[in-house]
Amino acid sequence: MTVVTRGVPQPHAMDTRSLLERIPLFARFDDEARARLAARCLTRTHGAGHVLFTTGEPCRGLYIVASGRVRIYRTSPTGREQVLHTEGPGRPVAELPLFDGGPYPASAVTEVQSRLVFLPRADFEALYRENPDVAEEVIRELGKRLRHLVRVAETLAFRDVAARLASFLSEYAEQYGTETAAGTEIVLDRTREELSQELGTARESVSRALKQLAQKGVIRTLARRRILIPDVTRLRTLGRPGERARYE
Amino acid sequence: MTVVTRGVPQPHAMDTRSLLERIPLFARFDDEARARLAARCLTRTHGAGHVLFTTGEPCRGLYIVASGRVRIYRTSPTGREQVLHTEGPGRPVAELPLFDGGPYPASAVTEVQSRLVFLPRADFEALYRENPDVAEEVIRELGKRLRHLVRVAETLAFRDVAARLASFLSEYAEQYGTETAAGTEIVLDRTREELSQELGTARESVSRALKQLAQKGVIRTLARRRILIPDVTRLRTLGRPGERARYE
DNA sequence: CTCCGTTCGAGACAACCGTCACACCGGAGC
DNA sequence: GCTCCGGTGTGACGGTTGTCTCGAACGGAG
Repeated sequence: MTVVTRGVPQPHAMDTRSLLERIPLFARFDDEARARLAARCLTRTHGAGHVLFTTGEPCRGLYIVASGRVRIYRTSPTGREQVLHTEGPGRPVAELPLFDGGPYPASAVTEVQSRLVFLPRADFEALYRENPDVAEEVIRELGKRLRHLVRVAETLAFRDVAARLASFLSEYAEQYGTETAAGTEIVLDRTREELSQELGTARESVSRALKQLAQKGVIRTLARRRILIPDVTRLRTLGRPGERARYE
Repeated sequence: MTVVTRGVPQPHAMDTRSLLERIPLFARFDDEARARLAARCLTRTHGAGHVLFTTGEPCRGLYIVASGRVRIYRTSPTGREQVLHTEGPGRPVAELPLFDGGPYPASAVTEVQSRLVFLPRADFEALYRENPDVAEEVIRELGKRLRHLVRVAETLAFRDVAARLASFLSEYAEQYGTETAAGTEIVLDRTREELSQELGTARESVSRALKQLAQKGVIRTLARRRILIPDVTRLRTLGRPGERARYE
């Protein structure tokens, strides 16, 4: 989790413009508006582990993930992390504090080498005032976040580690899995440590939970990070709220 | 938690109008707009324990708490509840699903006898389209929710019950406490059961945590629901993220 | 005042999980 | 081949907490 590459400005504004087209937040704009917007943006590439901002900092502006992945999380003084959500290409990060003027409610870090479009706060405010449609898009984004966080809270409150893992894996399989004759196969691009932060638990507990799911036959580890899920529906059932996946 | 009074329509539209004035969501409207709005609203009074909506239901409209208190929560199949937030007079409930068209992400119930203003979905949409200021106010509300939920998630992930309780009590004391010579005194209007749902734990654990805080001397129970906090700052410290309030 | 449902405290128990410690594996680099 | 070293599995241990059970205390209704 160390900084591999320092952020360096990139001159290619053209890329930014075509990128903005594919972002829901700015999809309704015409070409001219997007061109003006693109001129305001700064594109930077950061290596894995670059901290964009931390909890409590005043908000500097809006980030949009062009490529790579950004993890938004909270840290406890003892060093444990709880991942709130991760955002991939085309997704905005930290749009909330832009509106209410408050500090960042969480921290953000690049999980892999990532290209990020940065829009300074002042420019975003101007954009937002002269273009009311943005508001609706922002509400939609905030809504998604809210729904997601409701589920995170419920997960932490009700479900044991195995159930959380089952839930995570089944969602992952539905989104990124590839169908084979024997079932759905997924390639986990996370270490146990990263998984544990996402699930709000410890590294070792993830190992144990994986083992238990394997003993039950709902998953099978093919290689170091390749997992076969014979029946995704069955796995999803184990992850249902309130279910205890362990010990039958 | 049983229904005491069925909801009955109330004819007094005058009340509604003056109520709307004090709601941030509609504060920017002029009197005429508010009058039109008030005409669309339905005011109902429900007894304690009346379920307004449950998780997954399609959204019917916006609720605003006129008096009383509404609890928003998720339920596990085993019957446990996790309170996400509670809303009092002047606060809107369930504005989120109005925008993205999705179902209610949680359930809501009146904690005490409450008067609720209900604005049907179609009317709210019309209002929202012709009045962009509403959007900004909604974003502000969603922002508050989001920040709150981030803290709920962190709390559940990192802190033990005693720390969560300490955090809750110190916040409660700062908001509703009355200063005395011996410290801050609070009157808890919740049962242990309700507290446990708010803190994401069991009734018995709340009792244990209260006892431990009392043994440490940071709180002192005066009567059934009256608690004296000699030093609120010290209590707050115990509730800080990552702190383990138990066993020093 | 008595009755009775609600609320509360307390003890016992097992499950779950975080932590520590240690061994192992596999790839990168020499 | 070799050594590192990050990632991983496993066992042990203790603390926290959910659950069960019981009895006591409270408070409103009659």
